[in-house]
Amino acid sequence: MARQSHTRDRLIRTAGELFWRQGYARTGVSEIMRRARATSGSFYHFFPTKDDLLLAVLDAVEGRVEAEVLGAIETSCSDPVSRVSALADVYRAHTVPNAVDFGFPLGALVNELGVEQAEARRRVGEIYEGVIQRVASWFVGSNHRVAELVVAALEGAALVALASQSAEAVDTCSSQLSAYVEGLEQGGVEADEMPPPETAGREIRDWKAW
Amino acid sequence: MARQSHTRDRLIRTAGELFWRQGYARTGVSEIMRRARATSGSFYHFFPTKDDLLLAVLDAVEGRVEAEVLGAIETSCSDPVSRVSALADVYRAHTVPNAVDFGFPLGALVNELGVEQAEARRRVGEIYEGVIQRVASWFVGSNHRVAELVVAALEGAALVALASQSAEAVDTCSSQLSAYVEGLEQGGVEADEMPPPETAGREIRDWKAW
DNA sequence: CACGTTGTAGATCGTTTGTTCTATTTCCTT
DNA sequence: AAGGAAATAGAACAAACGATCTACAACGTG
Repeated sequence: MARQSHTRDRLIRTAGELFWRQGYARTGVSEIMRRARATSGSFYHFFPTKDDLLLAVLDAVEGRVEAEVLGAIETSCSDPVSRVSALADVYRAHTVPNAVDFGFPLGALVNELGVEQAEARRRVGEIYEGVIQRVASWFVGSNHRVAELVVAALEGAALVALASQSAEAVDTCSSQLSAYVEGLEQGGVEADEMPPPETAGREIRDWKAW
Repeated sequence: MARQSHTRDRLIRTAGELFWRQGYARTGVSEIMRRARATSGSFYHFFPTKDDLLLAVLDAVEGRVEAEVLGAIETSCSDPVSRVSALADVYRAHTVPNAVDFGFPLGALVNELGVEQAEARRRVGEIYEGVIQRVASWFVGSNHRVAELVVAALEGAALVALASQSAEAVDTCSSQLSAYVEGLEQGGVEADEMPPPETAGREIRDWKAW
């Protein structure tokens, strides 16, 4: 039986919080070690590189989001409208001071990852897809497209809120998304399955690679 | 009369592209100088620090977005629905390979800025507000709240698209936002001015500062 | 108790970072 | 043509970066 310590978990938790607060690149390994009260010996015993720690963090985030966030919403609310509202509350909670937990928004992390961290970017995409699928299951017919709008709007609203130093954008999107969902649930007409323009659906490759 | 060179503009343009492609932190000053064919002597002649270059980039972005993006949309389209669709096309254009221009999305840049770059974050907030105001002017009654939803959804969709390596999220949001706007323009009911929960409107301070 | 695995400590490494410095060139003004 | 400010070149810097290394402590198992 392998001996186990809490250091690995501490490193993941600490790194996650720091990555979410100040980004991946600007979070140094030394800062992670100092805050987690670990030394480089421990760090590189558990994680070959900093990138591998990021992958471990994303794994933890996926489980946390699925279980603690979405699961909690589904048990406390039953109708789609209030669930969307509750999801928005989670995003808002991450725009107020001293929000220590991490998990949302995910998108902010994606943009600073380069081609070397393609694996991490792919993992974030998987988490996104899982969240969207789960949100879609709240709606009639498991409407995937509406779920995409909800998640995208909240992710974007969180960024706007961060930039403008006010949670107003999250609130605005929350109420409008709720209204939109309510309309659809009551048999409203949804947007046509519009055939998107020429570039749509094309694979994005060599992005950020010169 | 001051002597003028193109180096400063080259540095701003090059830095902007790199910041948008790979983020602020992971873009080194040396890379900017090399790509812009400038030396550190020129660089620090024009910009005291890297952060000052970022501010200059944001100024350029603001002008570019206002004039070349929003202006072009307004001259080529007249009705709100197709303008929203055109704005979505701009976002999609930034999710396909070899997108050399910069300007959108803005939000990705915000998250990796720390307390030291509070000025830059504030500038991004101003740009956001300008864009939202401009988009709002497309709608009946200059509906600011709908504009916030549109911009937030597209910003978020761009991030989802980047993570999932597919522009599908942008397309989905584009069609649904168009439908939403169309419904409102034709006298549809909008979401109530919902009084947001306890945390709403609170100032976000000391964000990311321990 | 002794062995072997697992985890921890901390000095150290080579790069890269953003920045500074001095010297030199370029170009406008007088 | 002379003077002077503006711009450029490039070596050099301290600090921080991610990562490596050796030594040692802690534990489960025989």
